[in-house]
Amino acid sequence: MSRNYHHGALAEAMVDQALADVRVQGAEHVSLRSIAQTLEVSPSSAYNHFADKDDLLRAVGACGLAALDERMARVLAAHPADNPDAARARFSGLGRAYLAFAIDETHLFQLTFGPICAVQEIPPEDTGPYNKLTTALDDLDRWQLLKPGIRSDLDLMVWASTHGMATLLVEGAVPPESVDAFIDSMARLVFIEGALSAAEGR
Amino acid sequence: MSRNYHHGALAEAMVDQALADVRVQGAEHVSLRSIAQTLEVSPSSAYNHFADKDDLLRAVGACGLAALDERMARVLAAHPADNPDAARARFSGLGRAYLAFAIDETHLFQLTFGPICAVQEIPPEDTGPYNKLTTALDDLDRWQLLKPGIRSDLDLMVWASTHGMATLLVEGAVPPESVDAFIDSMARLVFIEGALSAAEGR
DNA sequence: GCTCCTATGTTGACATTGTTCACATGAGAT
DNA sequence: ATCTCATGTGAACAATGTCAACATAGGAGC
Repeated sequence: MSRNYHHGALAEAMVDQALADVRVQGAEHVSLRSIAQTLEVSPSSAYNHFADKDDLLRAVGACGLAALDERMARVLAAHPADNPDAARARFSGLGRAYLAFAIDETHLFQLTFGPICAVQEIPPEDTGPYNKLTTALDDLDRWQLLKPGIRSDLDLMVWASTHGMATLLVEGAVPPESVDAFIDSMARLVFIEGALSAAEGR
Repeated sequence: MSRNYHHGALAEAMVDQALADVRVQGAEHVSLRSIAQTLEVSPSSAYNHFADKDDLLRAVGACGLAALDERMARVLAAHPADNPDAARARFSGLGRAYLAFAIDETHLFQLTFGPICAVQEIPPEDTGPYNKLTTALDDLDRWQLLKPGIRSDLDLMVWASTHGMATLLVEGAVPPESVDAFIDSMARLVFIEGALSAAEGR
């Protein structure tokens, strides 16, 4: 009652608060009512902006995807792909960024790629994480750093690997220390012999 | 009241019913009360056998893991690893079994590897899916079918890949048709050149 | 500047859920 | 036959998602 939200900012405020709550408790334990209470707003006001609790959570999941994409974009920006070393650094850096996101933002990661936020199939004109991976692989291919004959469907393979490793990290099935082993193993699989640097990534 | 469960079978009955419910509605939408109601039992009776709703769900998740393991065991039993072709078939077959489980039992897969059932780190004497993968890789190595130098940490890599692909399938991020592309890509990465068979697996 | 409409927030209510506590009861050991 | 403990019951509580009827503020149109 102190502040009233008759200025259209409630939707954003709820997403922000939900995002904060998801970060600390995980999506399973956030409650519409407590969000409303924190914002000093009636529980039912949410239904003017979101069809559903899940609808709100989907908005939070979209924030998660955006955060991941931003991390990956930063990696690309840091390494202009104008030489082989940078191309390798891009590739490994993208992987590390993905895994770091999973480790740092476990709950957000789980929501973003969980059952609530159905990830739609990647559209051709996508500019998100998947597209960034594809361009990194194209760069590697252009510099002839990939083992011969493996380029086709490599996007799917690398995406699945990295996403799977992230999931295993998040579930605690694998300790964070094994990230290096994973990245090394990946490098051994895809890079031509002799092109392995001692410390992949950064 | 018709049948009373004073014979100790309630725990199993609840797990069975919960398993059935998870299969159709997904773990997020199963309710202790409705399970009790189906079994014609009081809601609170569950607490004589399970600490918690999550405790019951963890039992269901264990069933899921067992079902997955059984599928993989069937693959190993079907291909005695006494020749190179069989060793390759084992490897690809295990991958296909994992992915088939994810596709057939989406909800159970999500529960088994979801936040509720924290997957503990793999113990050294494990005999489950991870161990089966390791032995399949050892077989490939013994027959010298792997590209040189990639064996170390390959378990982690292959596990992550397959698990990640399964997750992508379950989330709908990738259509079931791409399983073949995934398996082929995997084969291109790990098998020595010339050892690729036209139809990996079966 | 007045009026009306629509977007937005409130009140109160309902059904459902997980969980607990005090109590009943039945089967097996003594 | 009695005692005891494991197991199931009944009633209750707090919390949650959701909805329908209602209030109101602030801008659009005159």
